[in-house]
Parts: sequence; structure tokens; C-alpha cells
Amino acid sequence: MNNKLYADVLVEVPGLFTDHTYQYQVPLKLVGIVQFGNRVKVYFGKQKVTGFVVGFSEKKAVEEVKEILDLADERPLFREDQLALARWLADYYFCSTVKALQSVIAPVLKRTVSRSVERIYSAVRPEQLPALREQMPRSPKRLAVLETALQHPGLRKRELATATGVSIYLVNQLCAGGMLRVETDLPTRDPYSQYKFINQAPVGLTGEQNRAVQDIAAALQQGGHRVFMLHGVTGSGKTEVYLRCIEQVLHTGRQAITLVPEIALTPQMVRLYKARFGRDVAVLHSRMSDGERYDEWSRIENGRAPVVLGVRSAILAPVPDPGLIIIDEEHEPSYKQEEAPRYHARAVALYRTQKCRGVLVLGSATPSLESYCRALPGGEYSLINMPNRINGKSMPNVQLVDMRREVQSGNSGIFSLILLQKLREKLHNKEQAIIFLNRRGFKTLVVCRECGLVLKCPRCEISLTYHTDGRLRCHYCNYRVQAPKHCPDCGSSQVGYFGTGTQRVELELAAALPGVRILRMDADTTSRKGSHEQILAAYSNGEADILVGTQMVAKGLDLPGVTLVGVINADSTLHMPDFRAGERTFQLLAQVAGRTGRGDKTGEVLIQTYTPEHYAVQAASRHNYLAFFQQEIAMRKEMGYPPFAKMVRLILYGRDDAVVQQAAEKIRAHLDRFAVGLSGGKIMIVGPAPAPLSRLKEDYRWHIILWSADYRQLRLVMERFCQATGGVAPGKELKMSINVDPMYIM
DNA sequence: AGCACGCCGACT
DNA sequence: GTCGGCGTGCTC
Repeated sequence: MNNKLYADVLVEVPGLFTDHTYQYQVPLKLVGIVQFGNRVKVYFGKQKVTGFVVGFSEKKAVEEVKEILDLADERPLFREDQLALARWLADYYFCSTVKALQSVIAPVLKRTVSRSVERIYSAVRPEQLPALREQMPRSPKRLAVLETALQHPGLRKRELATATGVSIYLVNQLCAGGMLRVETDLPTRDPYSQYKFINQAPVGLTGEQNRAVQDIAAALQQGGHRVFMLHGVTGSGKTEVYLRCIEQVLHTGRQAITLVPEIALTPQMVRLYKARFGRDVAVLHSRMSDGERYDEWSRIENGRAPVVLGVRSAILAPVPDPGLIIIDEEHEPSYKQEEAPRYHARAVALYRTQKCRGVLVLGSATPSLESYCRALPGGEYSLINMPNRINGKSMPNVQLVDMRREVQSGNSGIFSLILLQKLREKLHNKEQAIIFLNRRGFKTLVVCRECGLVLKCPRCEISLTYHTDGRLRCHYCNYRVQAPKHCPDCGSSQVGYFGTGTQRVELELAAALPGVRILRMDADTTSRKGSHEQILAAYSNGEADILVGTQMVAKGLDLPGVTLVGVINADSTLHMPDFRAGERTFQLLAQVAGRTGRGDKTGEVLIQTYTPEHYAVQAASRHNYLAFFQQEIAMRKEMGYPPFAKMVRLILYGRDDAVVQQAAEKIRAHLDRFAVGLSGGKIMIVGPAPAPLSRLKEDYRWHIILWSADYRQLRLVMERFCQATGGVAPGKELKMSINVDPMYIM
């Protein structure tokens, strides 16, 4: 008998950029046992590695074939459709199929072998608390821990400690003293077991909500692929629309995935879904343990959890037949993964709903230009507008403060006179305020403080940045020019370099407003796990008057006590060296404005800027998305930027600046050669230029950007390039990353 | 990633 | 003559 069986195996070798499968003979003992999707142990050269079985054949394609040594896991780890998804990811985002597959089944690969989990319960009954309080009046922290344990039974030690705001040491002590009971949990973990399923009486829908639900439900009934752009202002009740649509899709026997940005996946959000769908909900977020994530993953896989609520990576979940995918806040850049495979959840959602004839709903108050463009009349998406807030509340009043006038009238500080005055007013009325600034801006931005002029590259329309050699540089095309001493427009010598930090704001605020209580929230103060929540809790308890923070204070917060939001400098995002700077500024300002006026009193917003006439700032101040969209889209069209083009960004990085630059120049030459002789749309290639973050950690970074209205041609260039280089940059000490549809050019 | 093969300089 | 430098190229 010569009918031997061979398996096609994708080997897991880091650094091996190949979609090639290797044939291994299936040993007799494994015939009928090894299946598609199994992970197996094999020799690859002299090293023992694992690989994924992705096919079988009865003929061998090469002379020398080794045997599979053994199974790595008993059961198959993925289905055909998951491999197809991985292949699509690898193909579209230029990464290896193995890498993509590893991402697609990450929770399975990181699964812990039924590791038992310790859960903490109070050994004290609630009615014993008052007596204890008298017994140990000097231990308020201990009592607080007990209270938390009573309110939230079954937390982990660490969770209990952070939820109470004490150290884990204290929790351990209480366990040792017998006040807390430790239970070793069974392998089935339900991180949200404390949430009860409340079959809520459905709330009434507004007319707008009703229409949205009906449109989407009709599409779900029809069962074809459709995409809806749900453009609804903050507070227009999009979530209720999502919930109703999910109910609809469940009736058709299919499943639903809801994606929310990391910051929006709060316990409240989970509670909302749990209340409606109970155990049918699987939650996936990044702070779960590997074991918890795996448990949810299995419930999705075997169909027990038809409703998935999660962050970006949940789009890869093994939902058998997603009839509905919802992406809330679809414009959020966090939907783009910044490590390989560098996928955008929206693009994956599009692929998945196309493939299984499902409905995709993109919700946002400030849609991305890419999506809104397609939702215009005649586009592939259907637009649903929800322009009104459900409670009839009006949008807050936004006032622009022209900082050029402040400079002219002799105030060269961070705060305008009006902002200080308003802050004093709020303090006097015992109301709260948020001061927002964007530190992600570059110190190196050059602005004329008299007329507000920001120097831009004549070729790319991108802000020039200041370098220590005294020159200004374009980080797209490497255009260079001597930094002017006087403003080329108005001749003023008041040319400034920007970069104000939260710390400085905090200090100056304390100096300007004696006695004020300030909380600061930025990357420095929230590095510890749970500190983010702690700061917010303290602030909403009224422990501070002013919250000073970066990006993170802008998104998703619901603080009814806040009646004033001050934006220190809108220009720091507006003039970032990135073609999406205007879009992000508009989104950010719109978000920030949505943070106020959530309580009974109407809120107000003060935006300080040197360029109040800029359309992004103007439109944001009037809550006018359409006005912004029209101006921005005109600029994109003129420059040939996305959404009128597809973009690919290559980053070359390594320890030696000169080596990296040289390699980048070579690659550019390669690309030029691959681009010539193509019939079809023009391909733009710029760079190499130092990446805006030109030195990240130890590495020097150079980048090359390619874009074209004709994506087929662009792909062709990239395919040739990857084929020639194997996707790996030539030479050692040099690394390269490929980013398709990059969100940032930084 | 590893590990071979391979083609040039300085050593017992 | 050989040891070993690390530049290309392959691994079923």
C-alpha cells in the first residue's frame, strides 16, 4: 500500500515571512486523528517547531518529506472560515499568514490550562458591619475593603484592591485574618456573574430611533449585505438602536458583534447589554485574563453566546454566522491595530459581512471621512441621520478665544483672561470644570503668535516641523527650508514653538487660582492599573474642582457636574504633520464639547486657538459636521489623499541612523523601478523622510509613503516589492514595517 | 529565527 | 595549509 497521507503545514517560525505551506507525512498512528486546524509538532530544518495543518494531499510535492512528530493540541484550533479570514488579513495587510492566523485565534493559543482562579468573598455578613465599625474605628481602609467585597462578591484579589483603592497587601491581610474568604473557582469563569439579567421593559423610542431601527431591521429581514452609516449626535440614543437591531437579528437565528472603543467598554456598557441579553452576551476586552477571554471565546464558538460585545480584536471572534456587525464610534483610531497584522476592524467587518451577507452598522457623531463619503447619495452605504438629542437637550454653547488678541494685549500666559474669569465663576458656584490639552502635539510646531500662521510644506500641505539644526522639515517628503526669524506673512518676530504639558498647566492654574483643587489625568498619572478609574471616581465625588487632562478626558466621560470645558490650544492637534490633523481636531473638539451640559445646567465650552478661522475649529464650535466635511473633503480631493486614494506607509528603523537612511533610499529606488511601466493610475511615492517620531526608543525611523487613486496598481507595486525582498528589509540591524491604510503618519 | 554553506583574511 | 569572519539562502 502506497497511499500515504501528507499534511500541508504553516510553520510557526518567527521572522519567516512566507505564506508557503510545507508538506509533512502523517504518521500511521495519527492517520484519522490529525485534522484540518490541528496544531502539530514538526522538525523544520534542525529545530523543533509547531505548525498549523491547513490541508491534506495524497501526493508529495517534493522529494524529501519529514513526518509529523505529534499533535500539539488534541482538538483543531480553527475552522475553514477562520483560515480564510487570516488569509485575507495577510493578503490585504502584507503580513505572513501564520502571523494573521495567530491573531485570529490568539485567545486559543494563549489559553491557560484550566488554571483555577481565586475569588474573594466577605466572611462578614452585612449586618455585622456596624458592630465591626465600632470595634475597629482605626481601620477605615479594612472596612472599605469588606464593604466592596460585600457589594461585589467574587472579585479577584487585585480587582478588589483597586476597586477599593488600597494595596493588595491589605487584602491579603484580611484573607489571612479570616475576614475575607478565598474560594478557588471552577474552571468556568464568568467575569460578569454579578450582573443580573433584568428583562427590562423596553423604553419608548423617539421617532428618529424608530426609523433607524425599522430601516436596519428591514435589511436584516432581507438578508443581503448592506452597510448603514448611523450619524447621530452625542446623546441621540444610538445604543438603544443597536440593542433593538440585535434583538431583530437574533430572531433570524444569526449572531451579532458590537465593537466599541476601549475607553467606552465600561461596566455600565456591559451592564446595559447584560440586562438586555443576559448570558447570551460574550464580552471581550483587553483587561481580561487569558483564561476569561478563552472562556468567552468558547461560548462564542459553540453558539452559546450569540451576542458579542468587545473591543477591536472582537471582530476576529469565531462567530459562526454574524448577521449584524455594529461599530460604535466608527471614526475612532483605536480600531486600527498598530502591530502586525495592522488591520482596521471596520475593514474586517466589511469583509465579514460581505462574506456572509450580513448587515454592518457604523455609528458615530463625527464619522470618518472614509465612511461618510460612501454614505453620500449614490454611495454604497445608506445614511441614517439622528440629529437630535433624545431628552431634547441642546448642545452646549461653544466660544472661540482668539489667542492672538491675548498676545497683542500683553497676555502671554497659557490661559486667556476669559477662561480664568469663567473658572473663577465656576469655582464660586461650586461647579466643576475640565481643562483639556493635547500634549501629543509636537514641541516643534512653529506658529506666528501674532497672525496665527503655521508654516506648511508647499508640496504636501503638511505642517513643517522644527529641527535642532535650525531648519524646518516636511515629514512626508523631506522638503527642507531655513527656519524664518520673522513671520513670512506679517513680519512679526513673535514666532513661537509649541508644546505645553499638563504639569505646567496644573502649576500655572494653581498659581492663578489660589486654593483650587486640581486633579491631573494623563499618561503619567494613569500608568498604574485602575488609576484611571480612581481619578475619575474622585473627581465625580467632587474631590476636585478642575480636572486637567489629555485625550483621555475627552472621550466617553459622563460627568453631570461639569459645566465648563476649556481647551487650552486647539492648534496643537490642528497643525500636526498629518493629513488627518483637521479631521482629528474636529472629532476631538466635538467630543470635548459633548462632555459638558450632561446634567441639569447647560454647559459651555471655551476653545483657545491662534487660528479661530480654521474650518475645523469653526465647524466644531457650531456643531456642524456637514460644514466640516465639505471643506475637508475638498482638501483631500485636491491633494489626492484618502478617501480618494489608498495609502501604504513603510517604516524602516534601526539603531544606526545613517544605515537606516541609506536602506530607505535604496528601497525608494526599488519602489520607483517597480512603479514604472505600470499602465493605470499614477502612484505617488514620497520620502524617505524622517518619521515624525524620528527616534522611538533606541531606533531611528525613516518612512516612505505611497498612495494612489488606483489601488490595484499600488498593490501591484507592493506585491513586487514584497516578492523581491521577501517582505523583510535587506541587511541586518534594519527592520521594516508595512502599514496599509495607516491612521497616523507619525 | 536558526543553521548551513561559502568565499576571503590572519594564524598555529 | 587551516580557523573563522559573518554575508546569502533554505528549511517539507
